[in-house]
Amino acid sequence: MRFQALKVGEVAARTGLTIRTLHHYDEIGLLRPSLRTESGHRLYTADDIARLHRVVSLRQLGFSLEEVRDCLDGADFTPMRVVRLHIARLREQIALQEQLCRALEALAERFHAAEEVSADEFLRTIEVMIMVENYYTPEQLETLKQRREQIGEARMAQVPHDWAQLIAEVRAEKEKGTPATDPKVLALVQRWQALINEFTGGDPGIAASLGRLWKERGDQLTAQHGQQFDSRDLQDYIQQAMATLKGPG
Amino acid sequence: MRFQALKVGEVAARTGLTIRTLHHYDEIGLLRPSLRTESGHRLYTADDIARLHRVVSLRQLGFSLEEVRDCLDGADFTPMRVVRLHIARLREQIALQEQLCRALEALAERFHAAEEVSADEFLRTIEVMIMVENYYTPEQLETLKQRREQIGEARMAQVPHDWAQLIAEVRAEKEKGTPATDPKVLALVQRWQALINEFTGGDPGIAASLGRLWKERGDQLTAQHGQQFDSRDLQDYIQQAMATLKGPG
DNA sequence: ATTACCCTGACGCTGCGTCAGCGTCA
DNA sequence: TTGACGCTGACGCAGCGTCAGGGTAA
Repeated sequence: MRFQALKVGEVAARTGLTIRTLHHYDEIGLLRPSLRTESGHRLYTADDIARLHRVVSLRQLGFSLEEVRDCLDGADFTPMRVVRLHIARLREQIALQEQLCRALEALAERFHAAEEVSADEFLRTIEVMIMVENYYTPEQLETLKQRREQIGEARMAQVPHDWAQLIAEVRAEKEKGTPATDPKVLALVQRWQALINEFTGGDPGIAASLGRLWKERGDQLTAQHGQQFDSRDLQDYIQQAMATLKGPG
Repeated sequence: MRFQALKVGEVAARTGLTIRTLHHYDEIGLLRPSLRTESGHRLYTADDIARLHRVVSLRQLGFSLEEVRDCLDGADFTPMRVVRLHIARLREQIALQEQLCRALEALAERFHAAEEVSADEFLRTIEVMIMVENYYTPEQLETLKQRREQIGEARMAQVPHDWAQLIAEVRAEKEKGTPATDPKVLALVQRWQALINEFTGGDPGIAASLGRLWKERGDQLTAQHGQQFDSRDLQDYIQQAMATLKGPG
């Protein structure tokens, strides 16, 4: 230390914290300046500054103010250990942010090339963003990973069923005589397109071949799902709805 | 997009956001899923996910939820631009965090070598921590820098005055007959030590030579500040207080 | 006397967390 | 029928921001 006690405004100016924040830390007993002038002005000594350093570090490690207070009151969390923890955390953060950077650059590339970006790409990128701001522990990360994998498998198992369900619903609307331009039908058709996209990974080329496949082998598909319908009529119905979506929408 | 609409729990599981958060974004009109099932369950389409992506990005850029909504409703802030801004911000963040990392490593070194760490070092490190979490714009950074420089200069100009003030106060206490062990005196002496530290940069060697200097030339110093006192008596008084601080404290 | 700080309440706000009570879907 | 999931209120809470009203220091 090389220095005299600082007043609250000086601490604020030199740290970037606000005066209100320092007052708050005093109020809740997290950082009480060890000196006061006779008139009651707070004076922060070098020791107070050192404590403040640990406070700010621990906050960035994700602790609540109450937890920070407990940490500093207990014998654990020596200044040294706090610094080491903070360094470790920063390294992880940096690695995550670099990963996020790469993901975003890939996105920017695809925007630039005017390609479509799949919702799954967006979802994965969002996930990294949220990881950046939440800081998960390694165990939490493991849990998240497992959950994702389970979701993936469950989704795959459910796909044929979704198709059957969707076809049935569209067929029902058509037979009720609902016009293809009705919002209900449009919503169904959006799900239709989404299912196709899920299969094709958003690649229009794959989607096109899939379309031909469907035309040629529509009845086979129908039979597979235990449904019976005139594939040509239903197809017209759906394409009419799709045109409505693309047109005036 | 490659995919069918997701329910709120699925979006939550795949992004790391909570269901409550998605509900909240819906409530305030920030992200309303464009579909619902008949029974009212939210269905997030690929477009909704793309919007969510922008929402999360803009939040990390420091916007409030209300500001994010305005951004997305206005024609500015295209998906592309949001991604670019986010990338730029991440680069700055990473650079800052690397800087902070180096500062913390320097601190860890000094702890390891059992050296003393000056309050100014702590202050500078805290400042970077706060910069990391607040994200200042370049202009704000410039303002901060200027403010710091002004503080430095102002402080230097004020030092002689502080000495005079402090000496006067100690002398007053001594003449009032206040014992050297009184808290008031101890506080004054802490300020005394702090002032010495500020001059010596916390180096005990320099402090020692300064101490000898003070003994030999106490009267000169006194004359300079227009004060008159018995330097030997006052010195004894102060050293008694310092002993009290180090001893039973 | 002015100006720039400092103090102590006290209320307000954002961004959700956390029940509670109740439908729903496989 | 029984979980697992979804819905809508409604209240709660952390961490300050932001006055208001008044002392203080150079």
